[in-house]
Amino acid sequence: MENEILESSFYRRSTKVVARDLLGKILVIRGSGSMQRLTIVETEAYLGAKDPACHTFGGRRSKRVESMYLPGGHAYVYLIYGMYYCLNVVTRTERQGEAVLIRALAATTDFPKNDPRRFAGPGKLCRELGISKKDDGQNLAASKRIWIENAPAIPRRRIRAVPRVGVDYAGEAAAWPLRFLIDGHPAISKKPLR
DNA sequence: AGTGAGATGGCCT
DNA sequence: GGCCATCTCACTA
Repeated sequence: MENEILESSFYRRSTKVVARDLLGKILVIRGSGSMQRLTIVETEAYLGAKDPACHTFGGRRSKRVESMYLPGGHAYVYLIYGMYYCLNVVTRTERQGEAVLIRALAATTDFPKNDPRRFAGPGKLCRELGISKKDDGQNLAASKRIWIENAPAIPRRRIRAVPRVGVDYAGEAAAWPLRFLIDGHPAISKKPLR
């Protein structure tokens, strides 16, 4: 249950379900002499070949997206805007090229001193945790540096599904409700409308 | 509170 | 050459 590392089978399910189920789970990352444990509070699903907002839309394959074609449970880390990294978790099988973007985290030890917005945003959280290209392609079910642990499921009524951020170029897919967040959580990256 | 621009570099066309 | 699954700071009001 608690402290149990999520295994590959968790990730090899429907991408939407994985994106929702990752809420409340614990991302663990080990640096040199330190270990951080953070609750996932916001995610986005990217649905592969049929999703115009996805890097693998239309079955595209390139050096950058190659790790999206690893089996579910691997990390996909890419550089955006020349200065930020984004962390994704690959889902389903090596055939689909689907993944879940980790958009926001919350420190588990919630000192009042801690800034709840420190990990609010996909680029920010990678910067704070030192996640970079070196983590691209890592197996989260086997890595000694980065993995995700189980935690009690967040009740459905506390979860909101809204359109994804920054994908206006994707036509009608820009409106698909594939961004999942714990409603009202202070660490959410940017307030959804309404 | 809300808007706009600049930073900065790998990668795709 | 131009585009980003972003963030921060400056500016308006």
